[in-house]
Amino acid sequence: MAKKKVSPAAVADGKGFLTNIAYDSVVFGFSGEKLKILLIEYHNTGLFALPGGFIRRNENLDDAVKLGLKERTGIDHIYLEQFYAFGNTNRHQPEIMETILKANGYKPGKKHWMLDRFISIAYYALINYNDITPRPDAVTDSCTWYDITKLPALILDHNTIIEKALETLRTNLDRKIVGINLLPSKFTMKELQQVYEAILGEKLRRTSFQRKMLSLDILKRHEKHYTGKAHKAPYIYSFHH
Amino acid sequence: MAKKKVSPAAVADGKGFLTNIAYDSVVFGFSGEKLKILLIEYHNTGLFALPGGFIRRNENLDDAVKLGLKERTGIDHIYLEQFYAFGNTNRHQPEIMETILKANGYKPGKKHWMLDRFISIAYYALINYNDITPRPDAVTDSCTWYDITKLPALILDHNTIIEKALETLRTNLDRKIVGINLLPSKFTMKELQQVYEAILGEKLRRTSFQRKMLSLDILKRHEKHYTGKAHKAPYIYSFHH
DNA sequence: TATTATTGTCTCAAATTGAGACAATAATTA
DNA sequence: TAATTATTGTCTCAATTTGAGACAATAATA
Repeated sequence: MAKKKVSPAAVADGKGFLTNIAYDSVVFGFSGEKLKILLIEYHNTGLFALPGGFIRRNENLDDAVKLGLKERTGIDHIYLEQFYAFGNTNRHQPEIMETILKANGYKPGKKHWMLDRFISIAYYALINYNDITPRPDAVTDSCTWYDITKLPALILDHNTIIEKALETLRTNLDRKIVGINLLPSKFTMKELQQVYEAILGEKLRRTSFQRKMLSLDILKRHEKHYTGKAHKAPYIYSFHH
Repeated sequence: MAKKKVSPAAVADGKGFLTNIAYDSVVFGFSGEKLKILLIEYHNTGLFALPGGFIRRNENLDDAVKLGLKERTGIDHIYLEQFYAFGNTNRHQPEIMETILKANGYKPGKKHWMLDRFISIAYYALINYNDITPRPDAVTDSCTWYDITKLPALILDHNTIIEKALETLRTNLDRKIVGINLLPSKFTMKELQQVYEAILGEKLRRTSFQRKMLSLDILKRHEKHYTGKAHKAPYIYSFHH
């Protein structure tokens, strides 16, 4: 649980949603050579969290997450991977949810549905940083990018969720094509390498990286790109097809 | 959802459990050079399913799965990995659950909690085939091993769940140590290779496999094992530590 | 004692990766 | 106009890993 894209009426009774189950999403973006993720901050609380929500009774789990992210980022076809379900009892801290609800003008009774225990199914998304303008909503002060190495303390187990997302992203790096979703459609080899370095958290050897990427046969080479800098201009690439 | 380790009283109201959420487990064992999994069959229905259950309101998700498997296999410290949560709406087929309940003497009303929609969090387990004697229970005709290449049709999306479990197990094969859980504590190199071949579904090169395994420095070599066969006797190995 | 079916190790080739050399080249500077 | 600078693209050579097979060692059997 976390930020809920839920109408005021739905907050009251929660009738349209599955109970005890929520989702959270770790949205990765790449900018200024750094990997970043989207965090929300609740009104008048100083509490930070991952964007998340609930699942409607007649809605596929995947669709709930897609829809939630579309509302928040404006992007329609987001690259999503489910990576883990978090279900420890110690993630049930009704005080926190109560604080958030009260700070937003609700007066939740002891049995308010949002104060119940939730198991959260976590997804990560990869998006092109420049494609979106994050949108806060009624309950949220802000929805902004944070450098992955400079995260604030988050509510519940959300820092752990991010850890696990990164770990999964790293192991997926050589089995799924990752750059295509984090970069604009055209990019230089250097930019692609920076994406890999930001995800792995370590420097890679330039020549080996270039040789490896070219050997995979997934890149299409385009005209040169004149940066205006006083040195040889790099080629521009896009992903094949 | 699937087989539920649930007392008759609990079946009636389901009060002690989280709603809309269940788990299923894919229990892998290795015997006769083949990879097998545990399936249950419901009384008087001819319906096959994965063993599963529900999560108590004050119980960690992981603990619920461990406990359920302990009841069914008798093993205390089972190797478990969570691999995916299945949440499509088309896995909600109350007719099937109704059939199972009726065949077991229950008369579920339209709003019986087990007829509701469930999102299932799936785990796979690796166990030593010879350590256990699968136990059927009140609702179950049988709980037995099936060769992974000869599975019957299962209820709901359980065949898909097994597919995904196998896929995950394959990608984990070179990042986690798998043989240790599927074999007895002492084994030959040939047996270890057969485990890998059964999981990958393909033959491996004997000499390369042996060289690779020895180079990992995870095996301890013991005395020779005289099989009684008319050829050189193999060494016996165990996992280090 | 020869035969048989494996097992353990070694060798050589092929493929992949690490590490660096070096020429090519846009813009800036002299 | 020519030298300078900071990259970029490619090549080479060594080290490592993997593929493929040769071959000697060896328990039981004939």
